Amino acid sequence: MKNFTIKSPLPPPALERLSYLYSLLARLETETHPPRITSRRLGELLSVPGETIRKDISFLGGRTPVQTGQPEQTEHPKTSPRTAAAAASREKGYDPSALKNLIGERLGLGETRTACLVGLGRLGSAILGRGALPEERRYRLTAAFDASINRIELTQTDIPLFHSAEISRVVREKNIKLGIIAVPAAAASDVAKRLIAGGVQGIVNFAPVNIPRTQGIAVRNISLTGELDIISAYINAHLAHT
Amino acid sequence: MKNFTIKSPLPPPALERLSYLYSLLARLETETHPPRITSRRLGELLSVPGETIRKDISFLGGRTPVQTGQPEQTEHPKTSPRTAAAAASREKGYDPSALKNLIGERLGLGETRTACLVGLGRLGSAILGRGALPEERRYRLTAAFDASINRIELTQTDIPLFHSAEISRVVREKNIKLGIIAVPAAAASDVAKRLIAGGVQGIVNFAPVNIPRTQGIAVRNISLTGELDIISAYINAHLAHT
DNA sequence: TCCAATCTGTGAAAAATTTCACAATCAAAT
DNA sequence: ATTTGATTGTGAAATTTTTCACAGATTGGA
Repeated sequence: MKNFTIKSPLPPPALERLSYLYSLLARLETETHPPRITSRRLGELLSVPGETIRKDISFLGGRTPVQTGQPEQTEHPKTSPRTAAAAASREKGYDPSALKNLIGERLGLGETRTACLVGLGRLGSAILGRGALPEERRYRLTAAFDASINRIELTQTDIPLFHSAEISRVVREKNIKLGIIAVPAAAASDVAKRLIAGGVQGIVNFAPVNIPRTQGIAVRNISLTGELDIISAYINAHLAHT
Repeated sequence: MKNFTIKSPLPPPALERLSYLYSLLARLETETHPPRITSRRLGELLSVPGETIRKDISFLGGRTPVQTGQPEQTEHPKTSPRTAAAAASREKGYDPSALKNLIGERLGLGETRTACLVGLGRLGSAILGRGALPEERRYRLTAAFDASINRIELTQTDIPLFHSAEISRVVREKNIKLGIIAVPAAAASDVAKRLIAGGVQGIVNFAPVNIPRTQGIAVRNISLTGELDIISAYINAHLAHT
């Protein structure tokens, strides 16, 4: 008899909402405000109905690893027992810490990951200089790159800096799995190629060009103008969203 | 007999893809590369199948304003004539400029909009100092705010700067419709309230807190950590996405 | 001219996602 | 002890979104 965790495919929208929920809970955890929090309130904070939150949580498979060959449930198992996060105590709602841990475990957030940054312009510097919050420390920059030697020499930081020509080598050698692109539009595609050649598994791209996703590399394209466009379109359509 | 444009509700995912398509086309327009571009290639550039692109475009209602009381179509109008963007010439594929204009018109992108920026820290300064590209100029910053008088005095820019206490007043007086938040997490909610009080219709929030959308205000929440979380979750799930 | 290849536009089918609705559970008050 | 009011967890229904599949159109040869 094998021992496995239920792996429902976890719908992408649920995955994204749970990611947001994770950092929301991280914040809630510090504010000791309420001991527990209901699905409805979580939903309000995320602009989503409470039942969606509950459903998303249920995709996580609730109570930890499931054993096959366990004794069958009672006659009318219409409803399952509370999830670890909800049942940990005798109160209603979810315990922020427990829920955060459950999500972190299931979604593979949890341990600190290493990332690299490409581009030391204004935006790149802003990214480089952030990271006072504990939340931010879950992603540690272990290398940064720029195409300008000048800029590399002028930038003050503890993080090792390299020329962009070395992206692939350094990424491979340091086993970096995430890349952050903060270069001008014209350079972005080339940078992405180098990052992928080096073996990153995911890219966050802030350049105003779309990095298409290839070969199973996860990509998030973000641009201020793009976001403003979407908002303008929603306003124009008289729909409020996200 | 009235004269109106067909308004299908335009599904949110289509609206967002079309927004991206819009700026993609703006880029394509300058590169005179191919005279026309197929739905399939557009799809590749956006990591979406070609039929989705075509369907999205079809939501726009194709050929311009429709007159009621027009003579009925021929016997078998199974297929409609080409859209303006596709039919403008006798070739296949879409004309980037024509398609861009069609989308711009239907989505209300097109004219320049005014926006304001709150927060003159590293990220805020980066946003303030961008805007060399013509694309970026579609959104003009007409005011910026910070809670530190010191920083207001030190920041060099042509854009009028104000103290954060004045957000509501200035936004109202200048009739600013979009707000960009680049302040620390702790201040973000308060800033959002002021922006909304002043009458903005949409907010792009870069602080690592979720601004819930209220009263029909469109909101986009963006944070580096949040994006990295989503990517990590996708990697963890062995799914590549967006 | 006619054939082959390619591409758009779109109903209709399929798939994915959200919402509903309710049994089970719990806390608090009576 | 019971009742009342909230809340979770989740099948099932409803809705939304994507994909399919194909008619009609267009181009480029043979």
